[in-house]
Amino acid sequence: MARIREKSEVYRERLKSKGLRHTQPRERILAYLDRKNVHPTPEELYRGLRKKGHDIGLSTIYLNLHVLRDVGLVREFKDPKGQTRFDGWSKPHHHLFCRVCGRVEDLPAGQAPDPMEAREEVEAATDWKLESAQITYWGLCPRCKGVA
Amino acid sequence: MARIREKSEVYRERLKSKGLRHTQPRERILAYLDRKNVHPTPEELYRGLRKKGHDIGLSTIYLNLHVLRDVGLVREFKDPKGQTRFDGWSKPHHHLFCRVCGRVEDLPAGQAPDPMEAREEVEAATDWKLESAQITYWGLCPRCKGVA
DNA sequence: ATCATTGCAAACTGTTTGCATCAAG
DNA sequence: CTTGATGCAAACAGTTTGCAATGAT
Repeated sequence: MARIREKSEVYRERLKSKGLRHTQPRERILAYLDRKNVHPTPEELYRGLRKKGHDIGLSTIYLNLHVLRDVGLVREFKDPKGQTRFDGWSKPHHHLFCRVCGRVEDLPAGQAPDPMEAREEVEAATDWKLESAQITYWGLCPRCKGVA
Repeated sequence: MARIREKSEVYRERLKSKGLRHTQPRERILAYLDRKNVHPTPEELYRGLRKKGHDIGLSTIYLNLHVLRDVGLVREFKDPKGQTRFDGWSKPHHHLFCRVCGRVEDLPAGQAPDPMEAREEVEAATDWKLESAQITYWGLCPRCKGVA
């Protein structure tokens, strides 16, 4: 009981910190995305939540993915096959893209150079203010590597 | 004359190396994208080429952007506003995304840590074969930085 | 009580496809 | 010559919007 209550509180806080209300759809979207190697298309997210018995509308999914993207709680990207996908894993991480099968995999940030190390130099060179960074690696996944 | 001839040859080679025919639309798309800080949506690319007097169809643009993406000559991504954009700058570079106005800017690869430095470690840890990498920085562009 | 959010269905826009024509090798 | 590429128009799919009902503070 307490655990469930706490979990809701985590999402309530994340949302409040961005000036957003805590609602069931938002919590469920965040909870769904808040795992490693989960990068659904809006449709997949819709079906995934429905399968769990959550009665949520597809337009609500779209609407909230965009709201959450705009405040930086989730990230939108195109996979190697051109599909729109969303990523909400809250730990800093990078992406591996398989150019053959289109698979997307997460890589914990600790296992690659930190692009923010160069923050000051880049800021000086570009006159931007940098807030975060992510690496995209392209290559072959374990399966496609063997076939090719 | 010679210069124009040579330029065509460059694109012919790039295309041939991927097993693709050299055609006018493909050369024009590559030439258009082959500059720094150019990341058009398909529609922008269409209007840009038309403005130059090139009589190219929108469906040809879409078709070839995907063909070129599949062989790795151009890259597709979602900008911070959710628009699909293409990038064909042939020199290795990274991206700066302004989370306020959505601007996208290129950063030459030399000005940031090289993610491929960790290639062997990442390959060992993940069992992938890595071919290339790119950093995405999020932050505020010079203009939006001042306003906020 | 107030105002943001939801969810359906309808509308829309960007993208894809079929097919006859055309161009590259 | 042979085969793949182009470009129009029509079809499609993913995404967005209007609006009445609902739920959060």
